[in-house]
Amino acid sequence: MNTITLDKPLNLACSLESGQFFQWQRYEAGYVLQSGLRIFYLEHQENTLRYESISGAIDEAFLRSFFRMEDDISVIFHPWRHDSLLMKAYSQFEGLRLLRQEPWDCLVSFLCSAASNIPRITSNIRTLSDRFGVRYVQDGRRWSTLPTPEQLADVHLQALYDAGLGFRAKYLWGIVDQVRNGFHLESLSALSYPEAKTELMTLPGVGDKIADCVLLFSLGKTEAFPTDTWIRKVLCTHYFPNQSPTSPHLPHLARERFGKHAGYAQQYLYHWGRQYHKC
DNA sequence: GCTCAGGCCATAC
DNA sequence: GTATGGCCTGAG
Repeated sequence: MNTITLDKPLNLACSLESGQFFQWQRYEAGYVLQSGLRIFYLEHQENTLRYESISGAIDEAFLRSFFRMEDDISVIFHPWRHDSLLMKAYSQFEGLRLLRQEPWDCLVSFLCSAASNIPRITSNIRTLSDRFGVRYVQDGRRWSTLPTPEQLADVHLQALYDAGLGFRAKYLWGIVDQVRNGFHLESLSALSYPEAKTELMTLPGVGDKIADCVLLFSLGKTEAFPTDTWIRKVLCTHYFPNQSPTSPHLPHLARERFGKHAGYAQQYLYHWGRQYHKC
């Protein structure tokens, strides 16, 4: 087991369980995570993070990048110091960090999220991994990676339906085809937020919301503000009382209000909203 | 049975 | 531009 000494707050439970990431399972005193080809165990104690690889190379640099340890959340929240709701969420969820996920994994995860819920998304990801990914066994437990576009290339559309994806199956099918024909997800991080978003939205099944999730959680666009029905309720209750929760202007209004780190505001408000409305 | 869910897309005003 | 229904499926 290896150890990292943390110089900034990290709340592992909040960060993993706040609906931005679905490739984790509680295990022993910590979690097993999967990201791309990597599978690894994490355990958090005070200011240290203990880690061990199950597959793939895990080192301090990777983990610092994965947890965006370069972000100083106290600095990011400074402009919002007079926003009582954000400050409440900030103190309650201290150490909740945005993650830097694998873009492909993130895209598949949020494609599955359409008209769905967290238990079902998690189940979809696990089924895809168990059936089409790479499996590893350690200490009698089986782990598997989410299949890459190459590993899905020969999978029949019907098999995606059978994995429980429903109407999302044909979207994943179409996206696999586009990625294999040259659509390069990783290179979108070099584009501006609006350019990258326009590109992402050319993919089947990827609209405004899913594009913002991929941009925020994997491509480093912290100005993205994924606006789902939970956040819509929070926004209309606390910030834009003249807007309807169905208003298509809400994502833009939120980005204008919260600025270049709007995504952090989103994640804290989202977690706040979930906590107080249900789940 | 029925409704609803963290959305997209086509269609219709 | 705004609103509606269909799409898969499982849970309540």
